[in-house]
Amino acid sequence: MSKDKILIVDDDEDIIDLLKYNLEKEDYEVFTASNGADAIKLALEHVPNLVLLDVMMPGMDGVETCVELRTKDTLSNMLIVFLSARGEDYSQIAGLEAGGDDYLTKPIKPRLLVSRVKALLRRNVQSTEGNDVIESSGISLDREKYLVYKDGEPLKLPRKEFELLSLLLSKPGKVFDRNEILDSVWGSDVMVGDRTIDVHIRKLREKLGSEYLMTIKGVGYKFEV
Amino acid sequence: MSKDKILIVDDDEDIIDLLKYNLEKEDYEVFTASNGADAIKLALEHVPNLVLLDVMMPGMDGVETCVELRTKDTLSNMLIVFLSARGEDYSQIAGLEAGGDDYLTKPIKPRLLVSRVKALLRRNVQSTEGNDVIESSGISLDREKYLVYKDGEPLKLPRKEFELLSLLLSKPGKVFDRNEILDSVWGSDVMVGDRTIDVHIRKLREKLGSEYLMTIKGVGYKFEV
DNA sequence: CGAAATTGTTAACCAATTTTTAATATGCGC
DNA sequence: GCGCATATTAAAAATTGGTTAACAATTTCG
Repeated sequence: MSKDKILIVDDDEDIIDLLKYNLEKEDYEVFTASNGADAIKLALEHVPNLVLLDVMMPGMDGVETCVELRTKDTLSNMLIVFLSARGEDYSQIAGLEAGGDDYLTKPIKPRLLVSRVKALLRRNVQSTEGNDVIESSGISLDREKYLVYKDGEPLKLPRKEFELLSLLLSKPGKVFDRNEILDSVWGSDVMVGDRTIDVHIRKLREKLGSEYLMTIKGVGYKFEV
Repeated sequence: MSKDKILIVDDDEDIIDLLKYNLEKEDYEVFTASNGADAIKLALEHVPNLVLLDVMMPGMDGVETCVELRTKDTLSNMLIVFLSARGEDYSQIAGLEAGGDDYLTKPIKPRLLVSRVKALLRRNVQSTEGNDVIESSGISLDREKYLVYKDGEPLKLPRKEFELLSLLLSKPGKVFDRNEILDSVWGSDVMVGDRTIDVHIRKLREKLGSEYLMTIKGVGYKFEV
């Protein structure tokens, strides 16, 4: 799965910087706009998964922008979170009525922000993709419990192995090339050697048996259906 | 709401089987014991909603067992139903005095049994509703009384330890990552070091035993089911 | 109010596990 | 058989959590 994209819309440069810093630290891809019109342009261009939208802005305000965004078909499952100064309680109602999914008050508390964003995106993934356990060919994987089951027997896997299997299992049969794997499991900025992937694959084969993970020479790996 | 739990206590294997069969068919979770001592152990471990208790048993009889069960704090709103052979009428009086909630005579008529059990549990819903105690694997936690019970023994935990255990126990088996834990136990604005969590986990393990709280390296902690 | 006890946090060090590397071997397609 | 990509190892490196003790903060109680 690639990075989730987040669009920040606020007329205050400092707020943008604060939000951007904290979200990028969590490995989100961040776009920013300082007014509603730009926000809509950017949203249509990049189709973010979530928009942080300041209620109070000069020109088109947050609520108007939200209404406008909600009319766009391509953006139908984009989440919108309103930001407002504490005390503007009318905003909450207006915002949620206009199609907002959540609501945060300033001053922004970074950790709260991040956990809310994560929770929303997680929930959204679930609602679009079903639930949290994937199964194929007798192997099932439960992200919540962080457990893999082989024929019902639970197996504990270290993090990288778990993430790698999780990726391959997310689309059984699909070949993931080495770049996709690196991006998804290691992140696009981390540089690790190519052999690292092989070693992890080997460990997974050791634990699951050799019949599940297939090598496609010169391309990548796949989970055999 | 999860299944109601029922504990059957009888020294006659056949009776146990009959009761178990009929109650499981009605989708209750059934535990069984063949003597009073085991019954008490199991009751403390699983906190059943209702106990079917044979009056006549070798060793500790039903009345004694009932009296004993009634001394346990965690079991305060557990229902106790006595079973006895017809004709032992003195049992009825003794049983109800000892704290029984109802009375059934053998031979057991399955249909009657089930309807009485249902009626009792339905009536009891009100009393269990407002009372939030969570239970898993022999550990139960009462938010109202701010007490944790291990095999029925009450344990007083300091606030942070209590909150932490409460979180993990709120979804047994689920892995909570360090951010989730910080957000929930410490609040999103408080900044505390990472080792703080470990230390609290350690203290909990000291008090509960090491088999309950599992570390998922690089991810977080979970309450082992 | 102030002393004592309890609870919470930090920091330093240690132990265990996980992750990565690097060197070498193997096997496949040509 | 050659060249290339992957497999296999073992061992080094990095990360992560465990442990402990000291200290800070808070609560309790005289």
